[in-house]
Amino acid sequence: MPDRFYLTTAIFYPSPRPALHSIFEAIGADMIARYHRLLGDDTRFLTGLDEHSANVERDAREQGVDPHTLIDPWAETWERTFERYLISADRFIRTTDPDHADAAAEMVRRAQANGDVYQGVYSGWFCTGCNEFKTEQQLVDGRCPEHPTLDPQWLEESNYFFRLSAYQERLERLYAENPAFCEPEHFRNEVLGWLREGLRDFSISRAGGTWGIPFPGDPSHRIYVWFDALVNYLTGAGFPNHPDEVERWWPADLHVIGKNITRFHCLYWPAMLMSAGLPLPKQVFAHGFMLERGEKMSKTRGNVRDAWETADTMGVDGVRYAVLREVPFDRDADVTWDGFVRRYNADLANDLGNLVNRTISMATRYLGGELPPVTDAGAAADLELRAAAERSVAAYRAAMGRHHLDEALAAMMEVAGAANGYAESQAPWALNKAGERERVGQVLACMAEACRIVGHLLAPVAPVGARHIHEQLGVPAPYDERGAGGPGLEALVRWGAGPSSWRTGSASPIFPRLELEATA
RNA sequence: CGCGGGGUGGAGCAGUGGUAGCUCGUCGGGCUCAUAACCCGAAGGUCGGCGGUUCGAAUCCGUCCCCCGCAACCA
Repeated sequence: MPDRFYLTTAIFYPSPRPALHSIFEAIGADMIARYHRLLGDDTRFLTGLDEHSANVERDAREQGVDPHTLIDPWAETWERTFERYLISADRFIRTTDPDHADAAAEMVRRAQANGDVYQGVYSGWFCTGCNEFKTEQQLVDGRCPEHPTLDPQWLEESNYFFRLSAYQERLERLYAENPAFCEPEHFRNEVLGWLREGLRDFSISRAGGTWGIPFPGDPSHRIYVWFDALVNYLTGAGFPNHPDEVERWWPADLHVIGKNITRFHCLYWPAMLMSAGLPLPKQVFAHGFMLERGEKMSKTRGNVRDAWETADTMGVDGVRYAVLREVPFDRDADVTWDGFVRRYNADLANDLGNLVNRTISMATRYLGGELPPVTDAGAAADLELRAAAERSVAAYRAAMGRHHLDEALAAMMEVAGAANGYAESQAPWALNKAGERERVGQVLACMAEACRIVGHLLAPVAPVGARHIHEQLGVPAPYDERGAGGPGLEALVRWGAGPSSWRTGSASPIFPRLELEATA
């Protein structure tokens, strides 16, 4: 009975065209999803869009169109972008999907039934230009930055609140008993700080408007977008209309989110679930952001990188690898295009790609592509290579267990490094010249075996390149394009788990070296 | 104000008491199977400032400076 693993990304705020930093989270989550399929877990992966933002309603009104006319093409572009980036989601959810309205409404009803919803007054500065409330922080000199000629109005609006304060003790207990609910620790500390400051009830409805899910029991209100958005994780598990699916998939094993929304996922969300009488997800993992020269990437700063153009130059595998290797998944990192190119060339083209290429070239040239089985009776160097591979696999698995994707990839590259060193010390080209055919076979078999193992470790991050490695080695991987259906990682990466004899294909560069000018 | 994170060779990071390490980049050498790649070696840091504890501190304590983030658009 395989383990079940349900993971999600946060849902993304739609825009006409996704930037690279916007899909970073989806790439990371996809590596985790593919890793779990590789482990043999019965895996479900959910991602999608958060569409009920007030901005969507406002922009649509300004353009004189229906909100759907505005965002449907955006959603289409996002979904196609995710496909191009090989995001292997089982469902691309949109909060405008009909079944999601059922789920969100049901969650409100459950909170109401539990006595956690009351009518209160929400007050704040309201910009009549934007037609929305602004926080103190958003205002510049007390005025809306986008409408500096208008005086914001102090408005009070009656709406419904969720009694978050009632969950203070239960949330404290949650973190006392299960600190790993929110990882990594430095973001958990922030959450614990908010908890110490005391929880305030939060508004879960908005009056007026037609965009959003109708509030149960009061059709003049819509469910507030955050309450709506969080529920998508349940919708994706079949809640509330498919109890059998909920039984199978809920609670989620992992929510991958950005560090900016820990408050909602680590405090509001568990309280909402407690109120509804539903089990809590196993873990929320907050990742850091890609920074450009220490600054957040954003459209207003103009330092964003288009996801499609980036893939055009580096290839999808290359981009996926570069961002996940360059950014420690648990914290922020400065990234540059130069850094991505350097990383791609150094790791994928030079160390790993070239290793595969030289291995197969020699196998073809010296042995006609016929490799003998990997034996345990080899030289000490063979055993050392094997031990190095086993150490790396263990380090890779440990890092993946903590979602430290960058460390896992570093561990993977250790295998390639060890194999390159092995090639140097064993010098099969010299052995060949000396006519030691049998030893040439052993050495190349060991190198090919290292490549085969690296291919599996590479598969979650660079699935296409990994498949090419196995194809060229002549050992097609026993799982599908999404990484599912294999016998489990244990069996895949065991030294000597390859075929008893194999015939390599023809060598051609898998990750061609990039010869690029620094394009900013 | 407060809370959280961070300041280590050119760049990015590891390192929570005992001669400061890694990756990339740079320089020199080797090899020639390979995608001008791979392997080996070298240079390069008074670990943000100051004060303290200690036989000994990047690592503990105090203080100061700087950077980033922090609830109703924004990974």
